[in-house]
Amino acid sequence: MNKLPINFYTRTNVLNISKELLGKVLYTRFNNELTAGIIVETEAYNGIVDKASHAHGGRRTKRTETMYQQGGISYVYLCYGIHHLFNVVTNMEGVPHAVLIRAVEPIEGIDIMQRRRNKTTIDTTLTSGPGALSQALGITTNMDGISLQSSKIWIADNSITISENEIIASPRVGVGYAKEDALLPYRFRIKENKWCSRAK
DNA sequence: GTGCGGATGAACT
DNA sequence: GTTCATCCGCACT
Repeated sequence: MNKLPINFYTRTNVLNISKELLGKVLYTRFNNELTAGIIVETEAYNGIVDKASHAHGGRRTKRTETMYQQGGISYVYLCYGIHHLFNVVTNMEGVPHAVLIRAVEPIEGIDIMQRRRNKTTIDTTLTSGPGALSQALGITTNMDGISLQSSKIWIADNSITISENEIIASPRVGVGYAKEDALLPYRFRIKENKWCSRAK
């Protein structure tokens, strides 16, 4: 299953990595339960110059410390006290870049996702939205900082290619506090994919 | 110790 | 389209 190598993540352009993650497959395996989904929506967080990033201005706290590590690990944090948001850390150690995974299309272990989400039907609310997909894949803050080369959580290239003209770039969601940086087109999604979270 | 605000989702109408 | 639950992390005292 072609795990993406560490040097996919340690590159310096977080926007390129965000776009290339579209069409890749995010796997988790906890308690021997395998779940997976095709990544259909991402957002880039461009380090210390990005007002929307937790690491803006080089801020280091216990929470953001994960983002300063070398690329290729997960950064999971709690939002609104309820939602676990899953990010991929990129770039070299000391540069706090990250890609937020906002939505996936379920392909493996759908019954497990339904159980975790308490849903009896299969619809786009199963995994569309960063909080929802984390719950469906069983990701919590316990997984913060673990390697994407591990056997718990990883991203694979299943030879799904998304061409440049199938990618829509738009402003990020829920970052109005970031002033002018809120308008940056750092959100990427696959055109006409129903599993993307809704635009606001 | 305390107060405030948030990279949201779901249940409404 | 609109409202609202919900609680941790950060900044400051």
